[in-house]
Amino acid sequence: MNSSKVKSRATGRITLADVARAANVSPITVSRALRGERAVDPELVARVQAAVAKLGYLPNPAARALASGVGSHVAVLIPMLSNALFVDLLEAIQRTLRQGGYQTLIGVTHYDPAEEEMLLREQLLHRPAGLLVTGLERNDATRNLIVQSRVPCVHLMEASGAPGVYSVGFSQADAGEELTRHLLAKGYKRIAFAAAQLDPRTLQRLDGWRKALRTAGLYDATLEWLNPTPSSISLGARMFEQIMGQQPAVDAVFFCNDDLAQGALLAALRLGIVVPQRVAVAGFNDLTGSDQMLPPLTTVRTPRAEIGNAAATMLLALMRGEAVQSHCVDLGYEVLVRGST
Amino acid sequence: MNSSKVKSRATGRITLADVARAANVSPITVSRALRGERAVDPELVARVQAAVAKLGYLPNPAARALASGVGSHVAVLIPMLSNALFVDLLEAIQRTLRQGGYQTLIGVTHYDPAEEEMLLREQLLHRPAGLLVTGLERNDATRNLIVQSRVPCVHLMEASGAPGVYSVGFSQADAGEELTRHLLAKGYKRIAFAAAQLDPRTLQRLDGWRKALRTAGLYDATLEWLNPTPSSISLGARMFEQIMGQQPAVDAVFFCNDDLAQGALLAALRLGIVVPQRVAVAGFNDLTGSDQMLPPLTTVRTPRAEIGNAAATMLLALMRGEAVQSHCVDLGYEVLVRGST
DNA sequence: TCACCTATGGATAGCGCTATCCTATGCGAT
DNA sequence: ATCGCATAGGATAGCGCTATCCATAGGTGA
Repeated sequence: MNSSKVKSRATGRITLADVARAANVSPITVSRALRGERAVDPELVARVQAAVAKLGYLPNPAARALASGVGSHVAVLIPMLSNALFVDLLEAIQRTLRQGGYQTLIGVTHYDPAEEEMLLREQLLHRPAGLLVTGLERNDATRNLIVQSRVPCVHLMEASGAPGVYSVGFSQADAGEELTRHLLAKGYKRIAFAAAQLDPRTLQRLDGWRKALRTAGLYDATLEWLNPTPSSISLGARMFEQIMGQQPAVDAVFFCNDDLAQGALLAALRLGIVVPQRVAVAGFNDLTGSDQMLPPLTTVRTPRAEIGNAAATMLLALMRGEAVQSHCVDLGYEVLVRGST
Repeated sequence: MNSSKVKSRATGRITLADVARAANVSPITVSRALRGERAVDPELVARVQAAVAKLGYLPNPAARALASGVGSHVAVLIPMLSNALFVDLLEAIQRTLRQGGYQTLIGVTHYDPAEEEMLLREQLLHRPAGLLVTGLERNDATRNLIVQSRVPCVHLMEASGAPGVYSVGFSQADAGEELTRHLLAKGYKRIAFAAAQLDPRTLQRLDGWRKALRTAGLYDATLEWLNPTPSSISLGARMFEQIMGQQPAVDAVFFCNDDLAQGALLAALRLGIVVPQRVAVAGFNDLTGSDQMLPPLTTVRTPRAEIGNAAATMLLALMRGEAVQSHCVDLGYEVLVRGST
């Protein structure tokens, strides 16, 4: 026994070579059998699988990544974890990717294009097998990084027909327009739009609101209340107080996100402003709690979990090198009319 | 030019060998200079750094992981992403670890010990440099995995004096007890405890509530409302309705989490039950929106961001092989008395 | 029958780093 | 001088996998 004298860095874990020995085939055959790469005699595959099971072999991701040049994980870039919207998205993504054998690495951009670029550079170093990014708008450097990395990439939350771009989402502008049309149909004439953060998707909803109001001949620029600070319940309360204080003629407010609208409803209760009689309130995203508000909040249900699931499924296909039928999946939305309008 | 004929898998990226050539030293010296491993002549270090800057060298994490046996990432296991508590924790962890040069890999256990064990096995395959786990309670298999993996591990959200265990948090039981004492001091006599999910930390708060009530001679087992389903605003509303319907003598309810309490306050508004005159309501964690409720919610502020930051800082030290002064950091809490009590 | 192709197993040589051993040098103690 | 020992650079040999080339066997059409 001179094993203690041997110059060895072996980790003691079962390796692919151990499996090969047990199955009496070459290591490369084990590798191919396990990955389904090239054709391997079914009998050999069975022998390999038996050896794997017997030895409890588990592949070493680092070795795999080094040899093949791609990792076994997917990088996901989202703007913010504190918006429940993205949490739902992530849960679905993570579940689906995990079933496909991929880890999920999350990067939070805080809605900052420069931070997005930096995060992407960092992630690309780790050679992810795939990429999921939020939205279609980003700076040129980031866009180029994505293209040049040749890493399969699916865009979340918006649907774009652009060629070569994979996306899963829905039309934020249409959703904004349809919710506004609902308000118009209810007879509201002075419908304000209140938004925070002012990210691309919020601005698309703004466009939808504008289009609906212009079509109805009721557009007025002073009805736009745009605040670049992050969205929150308390900001919604403050914005509502401001709007009601400065524009008493407003008879409905469309908030770009439910947290703002929830804050507004709470502020209305505090101020004794009766919703929807005195003023109607609508939100967006149908976040948790919106159905419990007083009155329950009219909002737009957005298919977050479905988007996460579909995007991850599409990415899995791309990573396997398969062609996908549709580059652009539109999962729609649903206006939920509740008591606040 | 026969480069196209050469059997080469080179990726084209700058490698450590390129840097070594440019700096006119051996590769191992570059490796040591970059990692601060062993003493290297300052002049050589400078030359290496100049070459790194000139070539734009970025190390390959997979190669590093394969050669050294540990990755450049930390695995974090949390119970749930839909509880804002953990989002705050994560944000802080991720920020701190990133500055230390580590990636963060998130695993969501859904409060399920079996899922936690499976996730941990999976994560351990990737040889993380460190581990952050939520709470101290877990099944034996998981505990053994942690110990045997020899990966540095810090426990979040609870503070334990146990030897060999690193933890950053606060005493959930003390916090529960103190909030209950506040209610007692306000004169409430029949204080119910309403909890969902029933995870270990919730049960510790329950213990605190019990202790306070027993001390006051006011404990009554029928005041415990324990529901194992996940916590949510709507569940809080339902539980509140149940409690008020079945135990009209209750004059205060301590909810184990703010989302439940928020739902209760909304239900109270709906039912015309005046808070705090008819019944007081208190929550836990001071989640977003609690200060905006009607009335504002009395709750316990828990130092989530501070815990995440301190735990990540401690872990960074452990991963560097440094000794930490204190194995157990208690960051306390603060009872926030607002209008609901 | 022969050239030619496809299918399938294996040998070989890395992927880009770091652990480990070895060597050369300098310096104080004997 | 001689020895011991600490300091610092480098050669060597992997880490555990896969890309790439090669070899062999069997089938095909003229």
